[in-house]
Amino acid sequence: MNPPDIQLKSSRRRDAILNALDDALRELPYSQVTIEDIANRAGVGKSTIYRWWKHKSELVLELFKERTETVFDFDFSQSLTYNLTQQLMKLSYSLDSHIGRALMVAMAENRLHSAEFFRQYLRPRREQTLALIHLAIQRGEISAQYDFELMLDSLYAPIHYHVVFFNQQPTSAYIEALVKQILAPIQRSTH
Amino acid sequence: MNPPDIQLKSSRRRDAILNALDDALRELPYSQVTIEDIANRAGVGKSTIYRWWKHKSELVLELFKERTETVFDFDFSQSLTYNLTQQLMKLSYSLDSHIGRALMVAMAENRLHSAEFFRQYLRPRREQTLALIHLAIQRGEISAQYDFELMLDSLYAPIHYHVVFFNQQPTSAYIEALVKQILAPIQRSTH
Amino acid sequence: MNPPDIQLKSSRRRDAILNALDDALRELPYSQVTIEDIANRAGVGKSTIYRWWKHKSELVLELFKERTETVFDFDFSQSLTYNLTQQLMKLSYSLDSHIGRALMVAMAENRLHSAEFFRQYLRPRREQTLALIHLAIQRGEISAQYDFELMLDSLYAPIHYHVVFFNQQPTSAYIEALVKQILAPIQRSTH
Amino acid sequence: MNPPDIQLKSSRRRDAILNALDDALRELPYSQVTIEDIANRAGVGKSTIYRWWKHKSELVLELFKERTETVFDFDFSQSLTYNLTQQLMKLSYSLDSHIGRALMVAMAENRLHSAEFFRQYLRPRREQTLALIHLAIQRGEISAQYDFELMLDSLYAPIHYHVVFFNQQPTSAYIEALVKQILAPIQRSTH
DNA sequence: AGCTAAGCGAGACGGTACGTCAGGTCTTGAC
DNA sequence: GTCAAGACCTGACGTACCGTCTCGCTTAGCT
Repeated sequence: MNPPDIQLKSSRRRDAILNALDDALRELPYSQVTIEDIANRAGVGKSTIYRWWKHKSELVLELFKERTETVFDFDFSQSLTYNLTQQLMKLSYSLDSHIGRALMVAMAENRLHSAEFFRQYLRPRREQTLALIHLAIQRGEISAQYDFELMLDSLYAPIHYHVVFFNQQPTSAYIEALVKQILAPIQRSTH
Repeated sequence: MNPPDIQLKSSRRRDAILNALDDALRELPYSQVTIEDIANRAGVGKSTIYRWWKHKSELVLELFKERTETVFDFDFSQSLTYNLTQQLMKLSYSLDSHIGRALMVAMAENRLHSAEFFRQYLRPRREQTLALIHLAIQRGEISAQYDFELMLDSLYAPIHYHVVFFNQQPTSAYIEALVKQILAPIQRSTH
Repeated sequence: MNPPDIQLKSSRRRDAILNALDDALRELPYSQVTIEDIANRAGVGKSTIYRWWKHKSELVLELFKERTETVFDFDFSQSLTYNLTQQLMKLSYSLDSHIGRALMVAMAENRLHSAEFFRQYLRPRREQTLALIHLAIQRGEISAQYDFELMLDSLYAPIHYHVVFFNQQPTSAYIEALVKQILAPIQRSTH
Repeated sequence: MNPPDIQLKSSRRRDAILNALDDALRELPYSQVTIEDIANRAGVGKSTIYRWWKHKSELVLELFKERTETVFDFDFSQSLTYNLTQQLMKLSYSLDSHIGRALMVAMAENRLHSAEFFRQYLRPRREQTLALIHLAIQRGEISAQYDFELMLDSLYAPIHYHVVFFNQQPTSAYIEALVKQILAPIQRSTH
């Protein structure tokens, strides 16, 4: 059943639906975007959407994934500090967008969805980041002894926090300070 | 409008309504709790609720405030580390409760509400915490030069993050490590 | 609970809804009239209709009853033949109307509804007609020995049959012939 | 279009579809039997059904015709009374069956279909019955002067009426009484 | 103690969106 | 080349809540 699933959902219809959702979220907040509205904008029947996605939140997650594919990409030729700063800036931008905000509402509304989001999306990206960190250790940029999971939380959490409670993405100065603060304890002097 | 507001909302009716919401949230997630349900549980007409609260989210915020009054209280005779650790633990517990989760959904669903929540609730608590920090500086526990706003974010954000994405409150070990990590750069040796 | 029921359903809203159904049935066949359409025409919410009537068919039955109240009335000063002929003509007219046709569809679609219709509506009218017959017997118009139930079927059934299968109400000549034929065996000579 | 029609519709596919409808109607009332259900039961694509039949009602009519072919057959060696009684009994049985009830719903739902049914099915059968009546006249069983169309209505209509409104087929006693009553005025004494 | 205006419960109301379902059309892949 | 399988668009269904409203009935608080 996998091939037809891929076949059909990756058709032009899938794109039309995701684009429709994108458009709708530009105009209205997540809670006011209805499945019916999305269907109409996509020129698609409501049941076509329900056939492939159980909830509006799944649609949002899929849209977010697709539109933020490159957010977590690293440039391994650059330093850890640079990479983390860049990534957090792109993440800030993504979360503060119409899609990112919708995603956060969707995640908040349903524990299972947020768990799924973490498992499917955030965890793999954390793994990548951990890989980058290990590379930095090998390169001698940072020291090896540290609670890196806590470190990741300390990097990512404030970004979400800012977007949700301060209602805006953090400034680049803030992000730079954040990265600097978190990396300071393990940073090797770069004389 | 203030006197009657206080008069009426502080009556047994107000309590009945908040208790009804509390009960309802124990059984159902925020999104599935309806105003009608709350009214029935409280033995109260729907319009009585709408008379005093515009949105379900306001009700939740009020309930959260009432039930977490002591969460941010400090014991100024104790050390900064101790106070922060205790506070974050109580915060973790509160956020991971049925009420805390409801609050976070309510905040996510509406930017204005989350801004309001920050202004009304979080900011004052941050001020208190800053006061505690300044006390610690005077006491010589920590050094004075620091971006304390960033520090506060770094303390509070991971707690929210854990509850939302890990679907559980952080362990006390985690919180201790977090506080230790954040305070390390400014901690004076306590010989 | 009876008074409020009567109170509310006999309000101007009830009339608006029945009138809306009446209007709709003039334009569209029963199966194409939707509850939503009725609600819109009546300037009423869909749920108001569902609150009082379980099915579209109940609405139609109620409308039919209201609009055919006088169909079965007799003029006891007139002869049996006259009364039956008049009644069958009015019945023909009622059944061949937009409302009557809708009623017959509604009855056909659901055995329980047709049984209910018979019990609530047709049977009482048959009782009246039987009373008329007994009066005619006392008056000496007809003889007493007869299977009057069969007689009633023989009178009413062809009317329905004509409307359904011939797609038109029977002519007055037809009705007169029908009554004459059915009454002939028991008619006393009217010298 | 006629040859392929005959060709294909008389194939095993046609039988499979009609049998599937038959089966389905045994389990569910007409309104709840869907084309999709029929197609699945028949192991046939939905479009195969739509290719040959425009509406569910046409399918039902075709099924009814096929399964009631002998209902109107006469035994010309027997009396008119006998033949009519037998025919009405078979008709009662047919109409009260799952297929007959489905047919009546289908007819009620659409005026054109009921007119078509009358033209295609009932009228030819009435012709046959009229032929039988003329034979009886020739045989001297009955007198010639009569409104035989009205007579046919008086015979057939009460059968439909009983099935629809009394929710059951008439008893054989009822049918015998009916035939007797209708024939009485023109019956020649059979001393 | 009685009067009167408010607050109140109850729940009907006009709406909106839901998620399901069946109708009828169109596409695809296997045989 | 035919046809089953089933995706698809459409539109009605009946439900659930929304937030507003009207209606009598408490029930204080003032006379």
